[in-house]
Amino acid sequence: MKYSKLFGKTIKETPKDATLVSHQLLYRAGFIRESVAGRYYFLPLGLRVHEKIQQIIRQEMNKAGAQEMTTPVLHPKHLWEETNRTNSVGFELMSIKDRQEMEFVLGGTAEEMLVDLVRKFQISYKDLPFNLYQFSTKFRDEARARGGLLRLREFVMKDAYSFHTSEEDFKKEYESMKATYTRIFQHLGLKTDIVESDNGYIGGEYCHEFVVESEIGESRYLTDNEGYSAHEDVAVFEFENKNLDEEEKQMVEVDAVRGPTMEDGVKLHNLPLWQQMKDLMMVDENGNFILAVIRGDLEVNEVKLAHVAKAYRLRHATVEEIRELGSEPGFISPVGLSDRVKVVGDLSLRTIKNAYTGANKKHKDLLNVNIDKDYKVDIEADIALAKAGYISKNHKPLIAKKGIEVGNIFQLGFHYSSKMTGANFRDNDGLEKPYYMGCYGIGLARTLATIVEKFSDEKGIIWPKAVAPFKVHLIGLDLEGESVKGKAERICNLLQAEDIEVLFDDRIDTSAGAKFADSDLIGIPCRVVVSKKTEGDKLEIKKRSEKETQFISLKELIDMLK
RNA sequence: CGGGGUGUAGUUCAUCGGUAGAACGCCCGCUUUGGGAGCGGGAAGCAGCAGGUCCAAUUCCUGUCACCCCGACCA
Repeated sequence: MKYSKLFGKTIKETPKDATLVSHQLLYRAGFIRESVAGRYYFLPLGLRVHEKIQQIIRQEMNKAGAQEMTTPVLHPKHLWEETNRTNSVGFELMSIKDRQEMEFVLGGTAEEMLVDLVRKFQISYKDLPFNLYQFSTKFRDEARARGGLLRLREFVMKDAYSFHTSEEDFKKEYESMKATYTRIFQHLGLKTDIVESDNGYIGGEYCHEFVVESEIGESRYLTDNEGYSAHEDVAVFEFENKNLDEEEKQMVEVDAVRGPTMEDGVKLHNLPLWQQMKDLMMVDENGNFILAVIRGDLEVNEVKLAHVAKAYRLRHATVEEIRELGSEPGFISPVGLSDRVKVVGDLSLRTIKNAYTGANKKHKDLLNVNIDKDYKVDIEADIALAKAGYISKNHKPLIAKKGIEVGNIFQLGFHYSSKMTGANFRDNDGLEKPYYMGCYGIGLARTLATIVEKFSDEKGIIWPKAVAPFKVHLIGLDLEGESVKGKAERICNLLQAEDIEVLFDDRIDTSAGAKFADSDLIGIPCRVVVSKKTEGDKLEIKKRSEKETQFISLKELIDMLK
């Protein structure tokens, strides 16, 4: 490819709206342009990288036995109604009607479509398992697009869906996909942490994000560097027992003229924070009250809380609602609370005795409160928020990290197959049974941006070889003379004849400095210069990632690149 | 959806009540070619949009839209 004819030019200045390095460099180097927020053009250079990433994913998915196919972009809305997801998917669906008023949603993920496809066939246990995948543009009307390619409203995703006779069989595929993803990201030059994450309605241990550690990432997770990594939403930790050797004392109500905060309680009673009970009144989407109770030195993880309370969305109760329940903000307690409130107690409540808390009355507290004896919880579960420094199950301190989620693997179980009629296979006992499912996604544009976030310097991008738009950036200098020009063109042709992708900077009226600067910005791994200085069969080469240049022959160059 | 910010040439920014300017980029010419070359010439703008105030609005006011950042949200 001749650079003089390549569509998309480099620019010197950084667009003011681009705050992330990946956005700035991809824009300046001529890989992408914005259409509107969250929707981007991929220019020829950008598309080349995007396709390399796609091809690496495709090869590894195929090696793992998955089969590629495609799905219509417009999904019949009734399929989403069948699983009751029109309102429950996290991202906003976009919808459209055809001339006959048939309603469609623009695909944001494709579980329903794949189940609908598979149920068109008479599936037997002999057909299972299989894993179907596609590359397709996903539409998600995100509340807020962000950071160039980091969070888009329209992006190509590799999404795979596996179908199984049983959970055991699914687990094998899950492990296979985990290994496949690890290989994919390795090929792409990315080091990923495999992070346990939240899979909403299903729970269980089969849901992981592949996260590339980065300050600009949106995924917060904790790791102990000993094999345990988990998203903040689901991370568990060990808490020590506090005063379990104390005798349980008689509960008493005392005057407590204090402010509403935990610290006010600590000061007034001169007791440790951990001995206090923290009470958080929440309301679910149906108006049901849920009281979360936890040891005072810990915080409630609202994602865990929503799961155990089987709530879709929780909000904090208002002052008025709390008073209506016969309690008082700042003095809430599970002791003698209205039956209308479902009490969720954290496991940490078992690590303290003789706790203190409010008395559901203004300026009254209770001392020596003990679980089971003085109050009962409706649900006892882990609802604690893990933080850096807490101790992991491997007895190591947790470290908090941020990263970019480039892929994820999910257990779907029977969630879709049980909701959608006819989503069954015929088992060897003759009975129809729902299939057990998993799904596996990778966002290509986000992965591309992540690579740039990880591989760049002050001059520009430094593409890993596997995804570079071209293998060689051939720069011709002194091209007005026929001999140098001829040599450069010959080298270009010879490299291309060897199936080596070459970007040939053939511009005659551009200074050497400008060409070098463009080359550094675009980031092709190997730069080759042909000029008056490169006499005989020697070529001047320099790797983008290194400082030194060397003179070698064309044959040596080809050997090096192969 | 809440908070903050920005909209002026392709880009980065000036001008700030009197009707628009620079640099970079682009085009033409000449000179140049090893780290973003020089000189000369040129094209390029409904100042986001709509209202209002004013003799006069890019400038002040109101609304609206778009974009960016923080948060909420995020299979």
